[in-house]
Amino acid sequence: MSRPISGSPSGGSPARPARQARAVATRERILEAAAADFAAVGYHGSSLSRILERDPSVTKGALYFHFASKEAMALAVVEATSELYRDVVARAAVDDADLDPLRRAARLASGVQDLLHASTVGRAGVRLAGEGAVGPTWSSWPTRFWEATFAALFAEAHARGDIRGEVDPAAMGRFVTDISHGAFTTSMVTTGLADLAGRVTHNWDVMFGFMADPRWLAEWRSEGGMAAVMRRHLALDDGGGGGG
Amino acid sequence: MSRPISGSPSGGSPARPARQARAVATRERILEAAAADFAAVGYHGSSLSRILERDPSVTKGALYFHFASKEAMALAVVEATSELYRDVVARAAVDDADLDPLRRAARLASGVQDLLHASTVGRAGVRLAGEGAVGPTWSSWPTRFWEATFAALFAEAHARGDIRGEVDPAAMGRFVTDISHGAFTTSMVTTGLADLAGRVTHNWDVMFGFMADPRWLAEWRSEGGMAAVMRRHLALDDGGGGGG
Amino acid sequence: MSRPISGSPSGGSPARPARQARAVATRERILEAAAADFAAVGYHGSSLSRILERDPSVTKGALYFHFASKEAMALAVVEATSELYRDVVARAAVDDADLDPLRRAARLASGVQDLLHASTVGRAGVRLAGEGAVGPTWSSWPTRFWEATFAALFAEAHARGDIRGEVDPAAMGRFVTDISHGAFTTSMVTTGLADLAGRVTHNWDVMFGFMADPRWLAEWRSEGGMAAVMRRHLALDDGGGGGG
Amino acid sequence: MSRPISGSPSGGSPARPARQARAVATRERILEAAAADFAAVGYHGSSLSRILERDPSVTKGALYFHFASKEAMALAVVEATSELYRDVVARAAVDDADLDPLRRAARLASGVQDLLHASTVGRAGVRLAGEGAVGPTWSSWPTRFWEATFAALFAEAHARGDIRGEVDPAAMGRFVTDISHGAFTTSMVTTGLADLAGRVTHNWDVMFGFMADPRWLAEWRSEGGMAAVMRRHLALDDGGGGGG
DNA sequence: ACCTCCGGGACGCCCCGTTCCT
DNA sequence: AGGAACGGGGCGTCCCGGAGGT
Repeated sequence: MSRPISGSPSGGSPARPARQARAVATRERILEAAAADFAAVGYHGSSLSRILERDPSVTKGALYFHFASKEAMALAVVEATSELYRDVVARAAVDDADLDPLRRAARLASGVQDLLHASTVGRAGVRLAGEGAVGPTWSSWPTRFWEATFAALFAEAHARGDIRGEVDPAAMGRFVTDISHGAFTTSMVTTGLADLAGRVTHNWDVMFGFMADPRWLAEWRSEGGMAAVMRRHLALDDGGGGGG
Repeated sequence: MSRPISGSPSGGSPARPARQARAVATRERILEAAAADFAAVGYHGSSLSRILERDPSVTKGALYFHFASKEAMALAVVEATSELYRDVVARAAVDDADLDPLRRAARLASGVQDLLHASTVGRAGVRLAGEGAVGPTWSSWPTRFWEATFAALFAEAHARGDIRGEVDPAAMGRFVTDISHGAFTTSMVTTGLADLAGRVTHNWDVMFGFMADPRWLAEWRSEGGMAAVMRRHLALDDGGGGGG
Repeated sequence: MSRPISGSPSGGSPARPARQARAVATRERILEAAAADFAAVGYHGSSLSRILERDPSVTKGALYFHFASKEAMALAVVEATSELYRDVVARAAVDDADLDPLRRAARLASGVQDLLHASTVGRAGVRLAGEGAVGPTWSSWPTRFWEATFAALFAEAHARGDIRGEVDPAAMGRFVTDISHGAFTTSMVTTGLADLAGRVTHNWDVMFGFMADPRWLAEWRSEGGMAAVMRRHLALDDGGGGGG
Repeated sequence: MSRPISGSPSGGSPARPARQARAVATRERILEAAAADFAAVGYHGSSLSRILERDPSVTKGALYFHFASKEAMALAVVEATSELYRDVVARAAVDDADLDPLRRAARLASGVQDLLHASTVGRAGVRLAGEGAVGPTWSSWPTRFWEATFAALFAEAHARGDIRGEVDPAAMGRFVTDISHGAFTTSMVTTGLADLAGRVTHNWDVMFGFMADPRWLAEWRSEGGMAAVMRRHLALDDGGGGGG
């Protein structure tokens, strides 16, 4: 969303770098159609022919021009997703600059969930990585992302006294990683991601209920807790365990 | 569209019930070979030919005598896994009858991890369910298993006062489900399940650290915590992350 | 012709050795259809789909069962051709045992031409080898065949005095190789092999005219020369500069 | 080399007649790259993309500006080759004007072999014609070239008494055609054309040894025979050739 | 009943030769 | 002339039935 994905020169999935405006748009459409299939049935379950059927304006020739192979497409999807994550972090750094670290963590989690809700590419990227379909390095980036990002935030919060003294911030980074992966998997299998927002809300409320300093927690709960943070998106979800 | 498998009402995967001893063994070997492939590359990533290559004593004809289709094989793997889970629960009911519910929960989690470590079919079943490859009902059985089993245990513990008063046992059932799924996914993608035991140990230590009553917790920690419960398997795992 | 090809265990083109009678026949039909395409347009010019169209009773499944790949099919064709050549030699060893070596050479050349005329597989095998489409070893077998076989015959003739003293038998082996390859290529390109028999007849008449001892030559010519040797097939050929 | 090819209006390979100097150079580079691929793997074995990879300065747009299709390129290569042959003949008419016809024939054969050694286009043209890849007319030009050119030379030599009386010059024209084609095919398949010069030398020595008048032959041999004629190139032919 | 050999097509991904905007 | 896009096969492989044997 927002920013076009702009094939990163490093990952090098495109057979050639995209130059013309039309080409960029085409590439985007291909990626979108591919992501839809990857998100629905995973890497091995998808097929080029079904991807092409999803968007009749895309042809096999265009696909082959922009991507060297199916695997390159999957890689591009994952790379684009990691780019989207980076964007969420970057935007949060601006928007939430004046918030305390625990609130920033909550809003970041909310932002990522928002992204997954809004972006087919994002959902596909997470699924592909979870399947180990794009090589060890890229398959583990969500893990690295969550662990590093949230461990840093928790460390900051710990230093401020917003987290109980006995809690190890690094350990919580790993913990939050597993929770987030788990919520995605569980939600995908049981409700097709419809209750993802609900699960995320629930999980963070539980986690904060345990780890946060009582004073911080009281304030946070008076503001509405995680549900308030995710409120803007929750409306969009029909299924799910709501309320929390 | 790769439509999911509509579970046959009987649940029976074999075209016919196995009668002769040799036939049973053959069926078992086929299931084992199939599970190995499913565990390694998932349902769509696997192929009958590769499965047959894994065990040269199995031929395509034998496979199709015992299983109506590839889907039926996957279903059989998941069913077998759920059967294995049920066995773990049944065995725990006997072995751990005199333990308090929280300790029983810990030992159950350890037993399941043990099963995943030892059984190819178990790993394959969990992966297949996590892919949604066997229809909604069977794909969600791990979720149902974790939520129901552990919520019941937590409720019991709550009633005894082993869990802090403000904790909702049912909510924790859902929480533990997400954690467990997440640990599996994370571990599979990053280390090929090598550090699964470590992650599980770590997660339960953290969870109990938060939710358990302080008195119970002190005792539990003096006994060695989750690591002690899983000790027998931990030796086999190298990558483990959970120091504490 | 006549004898079925009996996949040589060494070349190993079939995915599995043929067992049942029906399978042998199928394999033969595939090979025949493939040979027809190879002979017509060469290895790279041919296509599996066109091969399958040539014989509607053959399907891709059958093809894939008998041959691991297109290349394996080409190899099998070449191997079968070399087998056919060997048969010609073997049959000649019996039929022409009482002839002098030069006459045996002539009849051998005639027999090979006959084979090419009668056998699609033979024509395909020679063309494939001439394209270098089956790896260096098999591509050079016609060369090795002609050089070795005829050099030996010429050496024998030389020892008997049927060949002029100044002629080097080994050199003539190489010479006859080039002539034979050349006649095939020229004839294929200009007349689709229709005048092959004529060219072969002509070339051998010229060669014998030069290299043979005058006394032997006179006798040979009185018998009708090369045309008499090839007479049975010549009727089928339109072009050709045959002397008589 | 030498003269640019100047598309004959009849053959009609260029989409437009080449006008500008740069355009001519581009066309030449394309032809060279195409010839390299044709020579290495034949018409059907080659591919436009590989051709473009051979010379990165050439783009698909340029290729299709100069040639209407792949087939047109092949045709242009064969036409250029025939042009090169014509040049060899024309140059020989000047350089060898004072030689007797048999020596002119030998030098012509040597010149053609030289051309094949030096020119990728030449090798490609002969291979393409030998595959029958450019239509019956152009595919048979090498045959027509050899038969007509050398039959004329031999007739002249026969009239002068340089060839034995009983030899039919027209027949020898056909004979030399087959030999030359055969040497090319044999050499290409067995050594990637590395031993072509050697085979040609050998064949002509044998042929002259048979057909030439003894007196002429003695003189010729005292001059060094065919080897002397080809001496300048033979040195180059040890490892050379370099198929692909 | 249990299992093997053989065969059947549909479809997988890739890449090919070409043409259409710039 | 160059970058982009177009579809039609290319070969290989998939999942699966029938024919047949033990």
